Amino acid sequence: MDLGAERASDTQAAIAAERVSAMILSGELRSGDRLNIRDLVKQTGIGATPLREGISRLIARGLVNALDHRGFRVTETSPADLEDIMRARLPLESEALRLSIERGDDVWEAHVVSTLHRLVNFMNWAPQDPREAAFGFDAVHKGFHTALISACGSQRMLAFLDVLYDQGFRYRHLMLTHGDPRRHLQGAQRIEEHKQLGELAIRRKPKQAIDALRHHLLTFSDDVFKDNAEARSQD
Amino acid sequence: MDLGAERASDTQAAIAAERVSAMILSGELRSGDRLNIRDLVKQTGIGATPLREGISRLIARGLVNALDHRGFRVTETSPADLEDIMRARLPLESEALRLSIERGDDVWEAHVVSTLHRLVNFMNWAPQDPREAAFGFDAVHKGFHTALISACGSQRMLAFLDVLYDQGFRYRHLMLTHGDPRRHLQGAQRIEEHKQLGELAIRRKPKQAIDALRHHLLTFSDDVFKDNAEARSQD
DNA sequence: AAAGCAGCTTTTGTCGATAAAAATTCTGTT
DNA sequence: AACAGAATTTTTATCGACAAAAGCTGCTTT
Repeated sequence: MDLGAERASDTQAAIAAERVSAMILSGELRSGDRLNIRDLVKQTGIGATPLREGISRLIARGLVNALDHRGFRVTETSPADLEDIMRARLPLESEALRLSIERGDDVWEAHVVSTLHRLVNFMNWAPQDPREAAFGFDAVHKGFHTALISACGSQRMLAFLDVLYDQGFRYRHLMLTHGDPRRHLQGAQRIEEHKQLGELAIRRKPKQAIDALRHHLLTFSDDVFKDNAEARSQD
Repeated sequence: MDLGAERASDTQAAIAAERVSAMILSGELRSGDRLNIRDLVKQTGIGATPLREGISRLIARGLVNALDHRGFRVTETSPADLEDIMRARLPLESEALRLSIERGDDVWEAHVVSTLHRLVNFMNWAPQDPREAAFGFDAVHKGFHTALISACGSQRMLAFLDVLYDQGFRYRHLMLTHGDPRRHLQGAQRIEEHKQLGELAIRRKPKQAIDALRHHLLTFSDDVFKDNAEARSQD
């Protein structure tokens, strides 16, 4: 989704889609909120027509719902929904990883190594500002997971996983803005998980890599909602 | 996607999305065609603003591309693309089927049986008019596959598979409008495949059912492009 | 006090006109 | 004849005004 990459050539509608998307992912617009067009026009300076068009593009990404004659609203989050994201990611990302391991060349390997390095670095040196931490982490974390599956050869799998990743970002952000972000990121086993995953991929151990991925995905939900009773109630 | 189900309460934009979607799926708008707004306004009687909004909603469904300042065009089809659809469907639909078999109750079983019955019936008694055959087949075929996975419990898997199914429909339609549709539908092994798939699901044989599904998905691409050199060139 | 209804306000959704960009045609030069 | 560049046409994208629907408010009735 390339957050914040607005070129001058982009149309207003495309800019609107990115802006509203960013507002939702970052939590500025909260779960269930109505998208008041007039307010958004004021806030963004974009006209109502391109705004509506941009928002319409987010519907199929699962960030927004449209109710006839009742406008748009931000798709609601819930623990069950987060589980659903991970359940859907699992078979898709497993297969993409398998294909990637099978087909990836040495350029792919180098890509995995370098993105893993950046991720580990970030987790060790994360900034204390939650907002900065969330967006920074998102960039390097998504970079690593995308690198892992980048050699799978299926445009659609990559596209779907991109959607699922962005949907998950709403929850990651929720987690990182509650309490000290470094507490979440520096949990030793979380860093270790990523290292293992990357190494198993490069050593072409598909089954073990997929197992590591499964564990990684299925424990994330706990991480978000575990000791965060507040987070749950603020949905 | 509920083709042709336009309620009076729907907004113009929603109607536009369905109309344009139907035009693409049916082949009325062909692969790579530009979507000329003015022409569409004339054809459909819908205003330009809601038309654009409706078309925007199809972007993430993979039916349409938007190029900045160069309008919309119909996503291109190709043999490689059809393979990609099936490759993405495979892991998702396999997992959904597995979950469904695990969790489905007797209502689910009855649903599978009844949709299978309708599908087999249709294949044996298919109309000779290609257009009628394509849309009719789509309805019962999608009904059966959706029934199979309906108990999986994951909204997202169902939504993604719905998208993939619709994307595939463009190719099924291509196939059925070349030559006698009944030739394609009455191939004995094609009917048998569906029967087996349904039966294995109901008898709760997840592994065998998934194998049958894999075979079903992977041979479809051949069916479309096999002896249809014309079809290929008309993309 | 609760329910129902009329009138008002707010908000959404749509239209027609216009600005902006791209595509096309035309023209003059080498 | 081929090409570059200007002028024209076409098409896309956007704005501002308006119609239509939904949501509110407060009054009346029981």
